[in-house]
Amino acid sequence: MSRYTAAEIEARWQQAWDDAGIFRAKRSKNKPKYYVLEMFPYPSGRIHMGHVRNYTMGDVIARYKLSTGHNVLHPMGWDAFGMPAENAAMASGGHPKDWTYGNIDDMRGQMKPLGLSIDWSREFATCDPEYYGQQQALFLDFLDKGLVYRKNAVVNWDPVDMTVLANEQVIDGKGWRSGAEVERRELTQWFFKISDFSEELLEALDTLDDWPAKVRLMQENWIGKSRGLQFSFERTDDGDPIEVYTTRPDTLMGASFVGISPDHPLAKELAESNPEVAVFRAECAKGGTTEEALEKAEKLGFDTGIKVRHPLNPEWELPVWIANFILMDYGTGAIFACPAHDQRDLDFCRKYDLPVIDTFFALQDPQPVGTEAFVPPKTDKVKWVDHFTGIDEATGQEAIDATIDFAENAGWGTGVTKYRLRDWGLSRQRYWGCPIPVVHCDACGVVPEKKENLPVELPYDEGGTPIDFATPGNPLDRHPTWRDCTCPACGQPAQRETDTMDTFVDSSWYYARFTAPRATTPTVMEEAEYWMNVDQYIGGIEHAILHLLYSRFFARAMHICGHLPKKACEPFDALFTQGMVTHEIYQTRDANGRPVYHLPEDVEEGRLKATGEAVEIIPSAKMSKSKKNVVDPVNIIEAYGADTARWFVLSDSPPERDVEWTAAGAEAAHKFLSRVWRKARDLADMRDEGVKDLDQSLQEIMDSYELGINAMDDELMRAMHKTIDEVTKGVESFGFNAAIAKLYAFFNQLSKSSAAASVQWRAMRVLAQLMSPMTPHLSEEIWTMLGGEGLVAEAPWPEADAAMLIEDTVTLPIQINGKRRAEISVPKDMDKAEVEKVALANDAVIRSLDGAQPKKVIVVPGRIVNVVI
RNA sequence: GCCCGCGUGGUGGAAUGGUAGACACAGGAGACUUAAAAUCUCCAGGCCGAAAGGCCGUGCCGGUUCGAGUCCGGCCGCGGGUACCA
Repeated sequence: MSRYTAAEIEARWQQAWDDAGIFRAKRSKNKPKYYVLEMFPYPSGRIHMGHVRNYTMGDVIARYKLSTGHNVLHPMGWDAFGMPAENAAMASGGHPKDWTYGNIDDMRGQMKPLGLSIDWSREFATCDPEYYGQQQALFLDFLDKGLVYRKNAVVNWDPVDMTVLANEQVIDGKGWRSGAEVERRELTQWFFKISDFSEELLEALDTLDDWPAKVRLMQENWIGKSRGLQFSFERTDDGDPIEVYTTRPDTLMGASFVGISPDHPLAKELAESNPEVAVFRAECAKGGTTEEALEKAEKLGFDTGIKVRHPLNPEWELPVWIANFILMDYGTGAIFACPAHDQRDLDFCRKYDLPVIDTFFALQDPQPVGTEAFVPPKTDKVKWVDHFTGIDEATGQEAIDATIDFAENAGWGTGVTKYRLRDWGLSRQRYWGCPIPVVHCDACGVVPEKKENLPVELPYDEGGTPIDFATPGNPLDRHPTWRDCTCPACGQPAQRETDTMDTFVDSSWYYARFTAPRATTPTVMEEAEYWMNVDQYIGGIEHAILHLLYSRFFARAMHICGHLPKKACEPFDALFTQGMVTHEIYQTRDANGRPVYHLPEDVEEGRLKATGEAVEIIPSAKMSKSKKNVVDPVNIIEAYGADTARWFVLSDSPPERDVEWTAAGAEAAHKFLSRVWRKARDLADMRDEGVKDLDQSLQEIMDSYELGINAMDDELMRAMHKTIDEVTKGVESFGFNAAIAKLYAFFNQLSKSSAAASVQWRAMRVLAQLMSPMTPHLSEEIWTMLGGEGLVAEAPWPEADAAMLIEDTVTLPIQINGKRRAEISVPKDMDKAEVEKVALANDAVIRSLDGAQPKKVIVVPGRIVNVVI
């Protein structure tokens, strides 16, 4: 054989792994277990570079752990429910189920050639009734434990299509299909009581040492614990209280009005008798439900005419306004505003000509307020001008705490801890999701379905005629027979719940299901006990909050219901968040000015290949199907092989950082692998051509190597051990790109080395091993060519010999006043004083000193010398 | 708006507070070849200089330090999340 033929090599070794069954995970007492998991994919139809990157990283870890003696679990499945399947059915006919399973087959077919060390026997899709039936069982258990309940919540409502819209389906405040202005509307929905766990989820973040600090911080801010003051303003007309919650009680003396949410009970009550209030509330209900839309919306206010008294001064009356920026979900849905020390309040007061009190705390002296509020940093000491709390200087937090104490002592307020975290609404008015297993009965109310009736399966058709997905709304709502059932409690005719579950529910426990994927209960304790927790979880940073927080909640809830051991309450021991693969977005506009997106492969030099129309280029963003800025890895694999694709996605970018995909570079990766293959072949040929005693001396050299016999051999062996050390550290710390750079350097040295054939032979075999987590097929091939026994995948990972890592002399840079001016070479363990002497004898130093004495000489052993003049 | 990141040559990027630019891509020069491809060797941050060497340089402004890409403060730009995209 004279050429590196990836396709042939890869097919052969994948077959060999399959035959040996080495990736099939079984419980074992002899080896430590290691569970590595990558966030499972949504079956959109094609794998993309982000998948290749994600699964290759996980595979490197899995293969490395296998060769370091671990019992590895590395499963794969499909996050298969969700909107795109319904959209596809809506756009081009067909059925979400057929579309989804077809996509899964396609994507599995695209993934398998990557040679991932996955235990495919554990594969499942969340849309399998065997999976979502167990999810329904979990729901019933949660219901039993009081972890699920119903309440009203707002949704995006499209008044033309008469349907609920996802946030993604609201574009610039309008429905994506109808173009109608979206409204907010209340519906009764199911909620998980995640808020019961706010404190626990917050505190436990401190135990997640192997999670990125940024993710822990984001979750901490998301949970948003705050200690504030709750108290009432008394109405001047009827004496009724308006209860407010504030995290800034220290600004109470700057209050200029009391604001209530448009959804506050008082606002609703006023709307009943006052049409103007009703109109204002309707105005506030326009637009989508996202926090971003609410926060960025123009601030609107309405004066109710009601007045309230300031708690510290009955003579001081404040107006009560309805304001659209006050959320009913947080606190009491009512606040007081302090324009001097809050920019949003100030803007609002200026807009509606409300009174603005001069600043009354300050870093220097109080200032009259113009257009900018004075907001001192929380940690800065602030002078306290109004003395009602008895303190006159404090940091922000001290002032807040003092005010709370003051109010509690005076008896007009209570310190209250609140969390920003809201309960998790799981109801979705859609077909392609896990049905919520409850029944609505006129006599009995909401009744849970009996466990023996699970799964409550989605109907495939309507008694022989296909379900109509083209009509807006949830097809389950209008299904002629599925909805009708009997009440599990009384046996009378009743109706099924037609809402399905949020797809985040599906992905909140799949990691546990992988430990017993075919069980007839959600989990099997013995298996969960053995395999949990996930030792290394890998996925996109975009999941830093929702998916990971929901999973942490779900694991706790499953533990409470006896489905997971206590230790699994934090299910992911270590988390690595990879960056995204990004690409430019190519856009044109249709006749209505709406954006139309184009695939990179359809664009050439800024123009559409088909029509020559110029495209607008939008800067790189996360590859997403809806923006069509995706690159198909299948082309790369077909052209160069899986090892090239794997090597390439790992080599060019640090894993945690976003990487912009460019076509150039895959070629280079392939060239390198070809060079490695050729070198291995040349070494193998040497044996075949009978280079004297190669096999025998190889055996000797494999057992041990003694330094000092031959300088060339020493050099290569030292480099080899250094590379083993660096690559091992690189793999363990997700420094894949740096590890690959070291492998390049080592191979470059090997290919130029004139060391003995047997020494080169040894170096090459170790190189193949070190590369094997990244390029498993090529490594197997080389391993076998060079007489390795068995599979390299199962061969023990090479160990660096510490004695070979020690250098006798080191090169120290000499800085003069922090700028590098010279180098000296000194024995490694020379003491500081000696080093200083040598440094001061250096020509460049003598020249710079010009006879003077240095002010200071800093010697950092093994690092640097700095002479301060 | 708010929370969290990121910003280094023509490009991807390397660098426990200690020689900025490892390793690679693209580029240039050369070897081999009838030729091309492939392969191999060498060069390469910018400016000045024949060279030795010098000056500048990690988004911008300032600070801490003997020493800052790295730590701190303030900006600018880009990205992720923002609870119904997954």
